[in-house]
Amino acid sequence: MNKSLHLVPPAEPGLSRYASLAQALRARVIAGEWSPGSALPAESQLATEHGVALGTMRRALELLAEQGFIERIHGKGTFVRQGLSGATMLRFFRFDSGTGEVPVSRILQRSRVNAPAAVSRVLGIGTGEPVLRLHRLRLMGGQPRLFEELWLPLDLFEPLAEDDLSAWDDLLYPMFARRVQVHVHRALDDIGFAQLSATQARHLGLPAGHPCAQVQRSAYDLTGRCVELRITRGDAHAFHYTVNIT
Amino acid sequence: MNKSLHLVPPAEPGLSRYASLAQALRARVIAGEWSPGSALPAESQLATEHGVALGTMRRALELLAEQGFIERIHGKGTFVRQGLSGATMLRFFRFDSGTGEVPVSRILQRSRVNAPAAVSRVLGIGTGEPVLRLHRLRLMGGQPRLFEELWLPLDLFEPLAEDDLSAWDDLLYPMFARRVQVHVHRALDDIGFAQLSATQARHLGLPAGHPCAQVQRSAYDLTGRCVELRITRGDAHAFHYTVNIT
DNA sequence: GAACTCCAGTCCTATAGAGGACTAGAGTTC
DNA sequence: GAACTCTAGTCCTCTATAGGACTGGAGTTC
Repeated sequence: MNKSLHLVPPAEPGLSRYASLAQALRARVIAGEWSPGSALPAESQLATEHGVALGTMRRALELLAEQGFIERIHGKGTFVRQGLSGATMLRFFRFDSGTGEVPVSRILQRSRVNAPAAVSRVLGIGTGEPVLRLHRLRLMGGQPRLFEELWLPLDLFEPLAEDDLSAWDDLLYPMFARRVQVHVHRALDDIGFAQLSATQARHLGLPAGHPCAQVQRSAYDLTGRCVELRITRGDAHAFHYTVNIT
Repeated sequence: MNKSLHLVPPAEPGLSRYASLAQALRARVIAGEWSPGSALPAESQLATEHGVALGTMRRALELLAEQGFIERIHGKGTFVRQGLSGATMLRFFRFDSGTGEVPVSRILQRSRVNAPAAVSRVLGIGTGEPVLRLHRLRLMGGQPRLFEELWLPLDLFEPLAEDDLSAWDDLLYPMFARRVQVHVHRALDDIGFAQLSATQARHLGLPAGHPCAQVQRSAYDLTGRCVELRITRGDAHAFHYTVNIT
């Protein structure tokens, strides 16, 4: 790519130079110029490349780091952030046996279906578009603890629709990155309260109608596209979360 | 106070100059040199006062702003942050009638008691120390929605132990600041699910044993002292919260 | 081979200075 | 009196430069 393309900050109206610089860099990251986990050029080089002072470039990079796009490591370099690890659901639950270990996963069901209206709305695809639907059980200390329902847009996840299920990992996000190059960059978790249906209850070894905490997650990639809808349910009594108010 | 006291940054071992500057300023804020809501001296003055370059002082102030100690307003000045507003409990509940308005409060009970062990542990006082205990109902659109149990250390809240209850505001934190100079600076909310006791249920117009969301809040002032323990309960079906994962 | 030293590359800290942007109040004009 | 202009005070942006701190690998020593 021609370096002169980046030379002059656009000087957007009402936008400071470092802010538009950050926008430009974000665009280069999203365009895939540097892949997740790899290093950006050195600050000083980026600065001359874009024709600004070092301090201004540092300010722009600071902004991107705050927003979670990049990660800066003293002495090593600046890196495009890797996706989420996937072990993030446990923050909401505490089980007796749960001493920090990653839960074992068991896929109960996998099928191609046409997205119901509610699902397609969240995923940002047309109603009836094909999606991959999964039912998944997560066990800790041998006990079934969480019941999950996943919806994945098929255009991204096609290779995972027919493969050998025993090859699937316990953590999905690293596997998504490896197998279909989908990097989950951020997620929104909607917490609510509900009661277990008969089937859900059976899988969790609880009575039907038992109170459950319900986490509806929508996960997004770097470009802002929603790449996963997941509904997780677990015993309400095991739910626990701490919020810091400032 | 003698300005020369602030002249040289201590150059703590393994601490950058702006970081120890921030510590020094934090100490001055906590010591009450500038009261909540009032303005600090100008950046440039603070810089010369502490004998550092303007940029370094700005970096230190940035740090304090991130931590929520101060607030900077372009063109106006730098201010010691006011306490929390107190309307923070609604973030966890959505009621049909709840269109953003502040809930009306009704104090059901007020008494001086000796702190039970669990309470004194959270408040950081000796077991059996006197505390003020309140039961409080919060109503929206005329309907009782939340039942609250508050524990306040009596040494700070003595003036509120005997006054006219009808003079109490719907929002407590601004009243605490005005009446007893207690500024709630941050809080930790612990969320869980439980079931309503008979009395709680009666006040909320729900059947005993009804599932409820339970928020245990510990609130802290600028110095880090815990100044309030509050347990709020409301219908679990009205509970709702969104977490941003990054 | 293990430990040490050195070194190039990276991000981080600190300084100094000039000008811009925003706020609020005082003064002026009509 | 309402609208406008001016001005002092504040925080914010951008530049330029020098040196420090940290990482990781190459070379050296024993």
